[in-house]
Amino acid sequence: MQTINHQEIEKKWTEKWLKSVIYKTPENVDPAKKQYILPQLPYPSGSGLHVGHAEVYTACDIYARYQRMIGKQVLQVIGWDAFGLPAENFAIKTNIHPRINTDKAIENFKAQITALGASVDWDRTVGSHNPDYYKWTQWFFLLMYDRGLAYRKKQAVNWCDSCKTVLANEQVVNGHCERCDTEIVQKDMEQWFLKITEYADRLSADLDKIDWPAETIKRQKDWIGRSEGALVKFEIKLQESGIRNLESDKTDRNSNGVLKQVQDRISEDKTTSYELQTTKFLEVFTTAHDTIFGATFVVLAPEHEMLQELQSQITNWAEVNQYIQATKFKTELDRQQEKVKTGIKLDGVGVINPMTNEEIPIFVADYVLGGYGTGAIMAVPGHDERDFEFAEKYHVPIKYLVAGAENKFLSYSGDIKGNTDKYHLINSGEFNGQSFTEARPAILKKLEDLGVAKAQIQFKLRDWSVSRQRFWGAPLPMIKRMAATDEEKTKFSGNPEKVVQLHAWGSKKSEHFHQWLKDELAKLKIESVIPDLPEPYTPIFNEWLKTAMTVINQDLENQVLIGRSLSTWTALKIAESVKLRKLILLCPVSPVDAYIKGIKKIISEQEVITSIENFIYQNQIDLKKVQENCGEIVIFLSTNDPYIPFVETEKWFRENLPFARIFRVKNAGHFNADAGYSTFPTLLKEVLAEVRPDLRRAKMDDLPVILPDDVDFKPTGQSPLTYSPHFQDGVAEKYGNEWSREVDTLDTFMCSSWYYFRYLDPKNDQAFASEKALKTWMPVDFYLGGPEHVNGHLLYSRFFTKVLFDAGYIDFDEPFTKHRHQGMILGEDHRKMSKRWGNVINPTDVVEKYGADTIRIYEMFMGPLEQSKAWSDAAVRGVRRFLDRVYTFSLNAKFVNDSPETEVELHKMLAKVTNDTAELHFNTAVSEFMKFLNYVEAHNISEKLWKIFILSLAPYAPFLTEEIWQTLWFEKQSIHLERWPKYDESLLGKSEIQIAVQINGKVRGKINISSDTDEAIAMGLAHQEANVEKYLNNAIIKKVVYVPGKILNVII
RNA sequence: GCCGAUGUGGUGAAAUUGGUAUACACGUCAGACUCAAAAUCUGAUUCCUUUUAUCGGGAGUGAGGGUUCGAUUCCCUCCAUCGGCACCA
Repeated sequence: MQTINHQEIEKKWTEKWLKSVIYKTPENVDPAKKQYILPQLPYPSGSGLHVGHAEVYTACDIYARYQRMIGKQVLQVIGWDAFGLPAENFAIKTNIHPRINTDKAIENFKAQITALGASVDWDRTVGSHNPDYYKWTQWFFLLMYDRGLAYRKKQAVNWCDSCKTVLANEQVVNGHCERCDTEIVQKDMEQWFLKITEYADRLSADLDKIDWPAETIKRQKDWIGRSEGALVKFEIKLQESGIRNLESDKTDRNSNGVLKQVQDRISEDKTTSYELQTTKFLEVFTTAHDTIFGATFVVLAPEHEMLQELQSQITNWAEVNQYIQATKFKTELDRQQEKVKTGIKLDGVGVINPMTNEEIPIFVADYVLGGYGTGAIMAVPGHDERDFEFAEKYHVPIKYLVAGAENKFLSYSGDIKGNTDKYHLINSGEFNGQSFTEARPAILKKLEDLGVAKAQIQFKLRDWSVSRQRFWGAPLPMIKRMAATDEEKTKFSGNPEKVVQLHAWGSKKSEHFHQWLKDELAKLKIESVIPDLPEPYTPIFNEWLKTAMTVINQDLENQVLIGRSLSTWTALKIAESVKLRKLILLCPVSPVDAYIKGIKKIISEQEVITSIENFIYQNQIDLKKVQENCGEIVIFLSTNDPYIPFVETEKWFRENLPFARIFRVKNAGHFNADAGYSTFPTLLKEVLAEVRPDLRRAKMDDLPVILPDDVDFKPTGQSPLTYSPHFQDGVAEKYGNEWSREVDTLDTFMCSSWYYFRYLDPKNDQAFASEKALKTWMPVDFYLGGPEHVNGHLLYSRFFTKVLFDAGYIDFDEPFTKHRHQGMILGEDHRKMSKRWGNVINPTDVVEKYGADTIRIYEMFMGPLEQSKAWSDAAVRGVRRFLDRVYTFSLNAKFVNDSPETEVELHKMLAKVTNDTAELHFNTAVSEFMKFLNYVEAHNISEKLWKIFILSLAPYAPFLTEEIWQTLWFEKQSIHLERWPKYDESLLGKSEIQIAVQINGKVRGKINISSDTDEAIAMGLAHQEANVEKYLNNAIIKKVVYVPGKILNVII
């Protein structure tokens, strides 16, 4: 047998392929033919490529090569997730800049991947640590910020004391740091968060429309944790006389660990308390509101702010406070691991169960989590195991509500499988005797009618903390006022006191969102005015201004001013002289002639800019002053506004009001009712949102904010950028003396959340990717990556994509149409590969010893792509033997003429390989190649058919097949530019097949038959089989089951 | 604890909608070649059983049960392994 000189041919062909650029991404792509194949972005670790990487790149590469051969236009790129803690920690240890080792590791990875024969377009590679990449990571952060999705808040966060940084929930594994295994502690710190929770519903629901592994979809759904239930208010009963001073309620918005949405809700409640003067409510979230008759106590999380509010009423405060303080010192892990529930009853206070009207006690206990729901529960010990355990320990009465049930813990909301109507309610007042299906909606309705409940959907998902106190990441592109006091930071944390809305040209104050918004604000007891601007069809700027000024309260800073369309300019002029909490400009139409002649549909871009500038000049509006006066400026633009050339307008505002948040809304027209009401709630949210006057976005032309090199990156708990001597250079000139750059860096997951967009257009310095490139290539057709990223990277990428969709940049809202995970490759000892076990296989060693084709085919042959499987060196040699036999046969073959049988065999093989490759069943495709070679060695073959075999092997063994193709057979063009051979369907059924003859279901013989033979002939053949006849002889045939081409079963 | 996935030879594994269980490969054994070994080639290889050898017979896809002419595949109960979540009300 001839042995392949793999080292020689691999070197030769790698160079030739590179020179002839055969793997370059095609230009002029037909959308119907595009195929975007994406291997997961690797972290370029110093220890080099792992066999698991090799599996991913090989699988993607075989698939990509196959797609090219069937005529698809393929995009396949590999880039580098280069920022991150391991590189930084290594840098700290060695005192070498992380860039040096990272770039070295990247070179190494690239060489190793190239050696595997991966047909990657390296011209498009990206590294997330390069400024031309992280410029756009920063841009994405600002996109989030512009849309109100990035916020800074003091919260209890996960702190790793060894890495000296904050971690996302996804990076905490069993209470330990994912990277260094240090136990995580909770620490109150001000951090940047992204509001991924705002997308929780869509992130959960849209999982149903993508082709992902079922268990992955399930895991992501569980992580998002959607549950349907109700918010129920319990009236608080104070036993001491006299009501507390409610003024103290105002300072509650920054309390620890309680979600913003909860706080919003509680502040709603406050309005109720103001109104009734004597009533306070405790709100709980429950999914089993129908068990409320059994609620015999309520429980607050130790973080719950109501505890502080009730302090003066709680007669055993000292004891309660001690408990609260004690839980503060417990780690999340301690709290999880404690199996025995603890808690304290609050003396002196209680709540009223709204259904039974009985007074029930309040407890504080750490089995209730501050971060979920409202941080408070109604406890139903009869139907909840946790509540039961607690009630037994603290001797609270237990009430059962279900008759006929064996399991006392069932809640009749959802736990009962099958026929729920065999149980009925007891102890449930007017609902006694009802079935669960009847009672659940009826009880909710009753509670709603009483005004104490509303249906509510809750999520487990928390907002994503993205700031890191580390060096090796993209700087966070924000600036902050250095001397900001707590007072400045929090002065706009509550609701605004007044909202002024200015209507548009030719419109009335009752139109569009104006009245709706006013009604919504009234519910929150926020004053809102909409002045009638004079002569709306022939407006005069100064007249509008004069009228508007009459409703502005110039002494009230906590005020929101909204200018819509033409009144944008009125609002701007007002903001020049009046201090405002927030200025909102909705669809700012150009002021060209409009104050007299009315608004035209889109005018030329030049006209717009000229008209705006003339207007600003004529009316002497000082935009700098406007920025200084406003806590925040938000400009809403719609991507299809008929009156506004949206791109130019956006650009002008970016330049002239650089601190403004520009909020792009997809297809909202001119923000009128015609375009749908979907923007109305967004506007309301924006009116109510907290404003941080001490924080501003970086200007666009300041991007990228360069990560400085002059930094001592040793961890101190302070962000290392604090100590850079030059990081703040030029900031005063750009932003003013009192401002400085944010010194935190961004979580590396932000870098990897959008890289697949950058591959499309990696050198674009005007956008993260051009519209054309996005339209051509996205979404990703096939994404292969590890299952460890399900609740991190994969969730974040979907989030980013949905935000881009909402902002009108793209017209799809799921990035990865088809996604699969590769299984883990274990060592020969069936253990996870690890230095500790000494069972690590280095793919490059295998390439050197046996060749790239061998490791490619071996890793595919090991088993199904998604399964974990153990390495076997002996089996690697088996694959190598197969390739040597292919080579030897090609070299020495004395080909014969075509024979029909061989042709049938070939097409059977080709059909199987074609389908298996398309379906990613690479392991069975390889076994089909081997089977076919066995056949060929026994029967010989014609040259024509053998060529077809070699072609079909090309995606799997690119080097060997190229060598045979060009060197042995003198073909002029690379085999990798050839077309995939088509199998002939008509040949597949032609051959004679063997089917089993069964007697009473047991195989007694086999007959050769074609698939269209009828039953009588088949029976005749069966009788000729001696062993079959032995049974049929003298027997009475009761039944014959004959499935042509499959089986003949005779029942006697 | 809850949820999910997976259990097939000595090993990795295969088996379209239920239709010859163990393809393909590794390993092992025997033989060929060789002074010898490696490499290579040929053959055997689920277990039990019958037989001088065939031809046969029985059991068999984690265990037990069910549906069916027929079950690795569908249903029920249980066990084991792996993975995820972990007081989410």
